[in-house]
Amino acid sequence: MNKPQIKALLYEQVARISKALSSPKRLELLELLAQGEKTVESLARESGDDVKLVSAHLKALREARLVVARRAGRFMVYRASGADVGALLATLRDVAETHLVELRLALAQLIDAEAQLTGVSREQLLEQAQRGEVLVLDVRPETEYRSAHLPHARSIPLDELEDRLETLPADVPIVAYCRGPFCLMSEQAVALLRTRGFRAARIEDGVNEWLAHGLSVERLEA
Amino acid sequence: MNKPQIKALLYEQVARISKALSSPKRLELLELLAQGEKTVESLARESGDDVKLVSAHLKALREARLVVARRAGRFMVYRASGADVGALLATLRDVAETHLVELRLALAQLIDAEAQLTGVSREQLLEQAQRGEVLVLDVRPETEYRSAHLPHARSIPLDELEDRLETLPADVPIVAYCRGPFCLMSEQAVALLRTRGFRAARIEDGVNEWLAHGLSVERLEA
DNA sequence: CCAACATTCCAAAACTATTTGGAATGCGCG
DNA sequence: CGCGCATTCCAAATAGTTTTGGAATGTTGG
Repeated sequence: MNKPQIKALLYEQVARISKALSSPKRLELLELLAQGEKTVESLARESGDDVKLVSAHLKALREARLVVARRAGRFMVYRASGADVGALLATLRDVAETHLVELRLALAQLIDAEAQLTGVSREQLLEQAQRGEVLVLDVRPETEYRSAHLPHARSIPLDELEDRLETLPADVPIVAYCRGPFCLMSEQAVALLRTRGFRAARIEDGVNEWLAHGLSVERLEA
Repeated sequence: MNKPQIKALLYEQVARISKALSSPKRLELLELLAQGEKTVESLARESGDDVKLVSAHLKALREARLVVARRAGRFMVYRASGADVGALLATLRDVAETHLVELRLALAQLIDAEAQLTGVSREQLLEQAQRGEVLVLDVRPETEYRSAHLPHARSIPLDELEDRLETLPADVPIVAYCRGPFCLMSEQAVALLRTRGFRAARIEDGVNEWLAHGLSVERLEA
């Protein structure tokens, strides 16, 4: 057994993972899957890509063991193969944000700094939510909420928000979140809430960022 | 500004990082750089690759901002662009080890389970080292030790170990470490120490694994 | 069993990455 | 200055990835 061969072997296995993560499309798909399980068709719809293409990318993710698939009737249901996958995604994004100016600039342009909740740590937010001093609002589709959500969060999917405004308290500040820093649903939710006179802000975190920082989340399903 | 374009832009930036990590050679180089700064020539020597090839890979890493270079006379000195890079590497390897059976098998074949220290947590090891109940031994080249090492660790590079055996205590168990789980220097050190009658075991951790788990390390240089 | 459907397989075209050889650059020392 | 050295640039050969169209597979419900 000579050394160069061994080394190449080990690093090749690790590279299987990073290769799988090296395409923007696969990162997007994996981020969706990190929110909960999905069918190929729903992933295609949400990512805006052709089903065949999505299927090909899912195959690559499957071969790297980052996702697993199961059959449910005529559908294939995919999910991330563990919580560590979401955490890896979050770590990767953090490194990208730290070192790539381009990414920071693009994000800054995109996200209204005004809408961003500032000066409150995750732990502080958790306490305030527990005491009812803020309302933590999950604006993702309800299935994703059921799969996992921040502690004390209430679910109102973005497309139902307008119809359900009267169920929100006028006197408690609202903190909206969605899938993570690149997801703009919470941004839109805050915009809507503010025009209707609510005090609202968004946080960048989603469930996976929360988990990556060692905090726990709530689940409604096994 | 329409959404599909924006998304592609953001994920493309993140993919720049994972693309840079998607080649076994670059992973190896980055792991070496995560131990401390190195010249192109020393990286080529340690990785066993051609200088031109190493230079090309370093360019890719530089473009992803994972490493930075500075000129020192006729040499270019490269280093990882932050501690988060080493932590990302450790996270990536953890995910690979968790999900890829091939990697676990290759590692198990390679590493004598006997030599592995078991049942002791990082924190316990730290306490025992502080009280002098074990000797933590860093067998990497001395420059890497000076750049960063585990708390209370003593430096004896692998190729000097045989000559310096008499400086080691016969009655205190020795725990050797090197660059991380894929580095076999500590394995060889343990083999040598055991044939000479010392009680010795290795740990998989290196400096970056230590940091990735939120523990601190010691440094001798700015 | 057949029709409808979700998904995957296969092959071709377009594109991108890796490796190598040879030439060029940039620095320091005599 | 100019020689030697470390490194990078350039270009060509090779190998791999992404995307698309069309055909095949497997499953449910009639």
